[in-house]
Amino acid sequence: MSKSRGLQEPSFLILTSLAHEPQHGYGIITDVERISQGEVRLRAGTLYAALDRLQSEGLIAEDREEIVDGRLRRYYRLTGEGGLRLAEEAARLQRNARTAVTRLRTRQAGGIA
Amino acid sequence: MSKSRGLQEPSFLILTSLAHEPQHGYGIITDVERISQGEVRLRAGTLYAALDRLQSEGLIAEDREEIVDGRLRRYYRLTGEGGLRLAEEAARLQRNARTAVTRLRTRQAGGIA
DNA sequence: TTCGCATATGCCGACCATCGGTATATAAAG
DNA sequence: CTTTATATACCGATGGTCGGCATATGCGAA
Repeated sequence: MSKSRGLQEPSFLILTSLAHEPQHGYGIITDVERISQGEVRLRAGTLYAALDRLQSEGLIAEDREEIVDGRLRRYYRLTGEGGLRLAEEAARLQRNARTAVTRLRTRQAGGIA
Repeated sequence: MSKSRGLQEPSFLILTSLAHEPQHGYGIITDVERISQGEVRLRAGTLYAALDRLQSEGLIAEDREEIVDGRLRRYYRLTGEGGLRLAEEAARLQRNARTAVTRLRTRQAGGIA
């Protein structure tokens, strides 16, 4: 287990991608690009390093392996701990976003606006 | 000007802290701790480095300086560009959080959690 | 038939924001 | 007299991400 500090956006989106159902590495890359509306394109280096790290932290686990067209597909799934963690992080993001929006609305001019 | 990559949580909260009205460095530290409900304690190194960076990116600007009890207070304010950027980031966080929550709700068992 | 693209996993060096500690200084509290 | 709070600032270490590369298969285009 680990000490759980804040998740970066790529890691958050990887967990999100696994929240509905298990996926394999390359599937996560395309899924993350889709759910972020093309804004986040995971690099292979980022993905597989993150997968190893998240697994060693107990947030995800290997689900199964398949071979399709001679290519290996290694599926990962969210663990119970990973689900809790993702829910916590989502709540944090929502709170941060809400605070920012509220403060932007009640803005007071500083010096020169 | 800048290249606008994703903002980390500390930087996001610094901008949020300045969104309502100008603040000085130490005030930002206490404010961020408050709005994050004690979860994020900015280190001095993080804060002043971030302040320099955000200023060089045009997201914040020096507002004024005051001397209180023989101690300097340097106030910063959010620029117009900084406000736009913060609003964009807040929208992204909200979207990411919503996606995660939705997926967690429609969860399909992978193997054993 | 060879080139490029999509699929698929994985390694490795570089970058840089954050972390953690330290330095400096004043004033109030213990 | 030392700790805590206020206040700014530098610096080395950490670590997640970036960007590129390697490897391999199958498919469609030039």
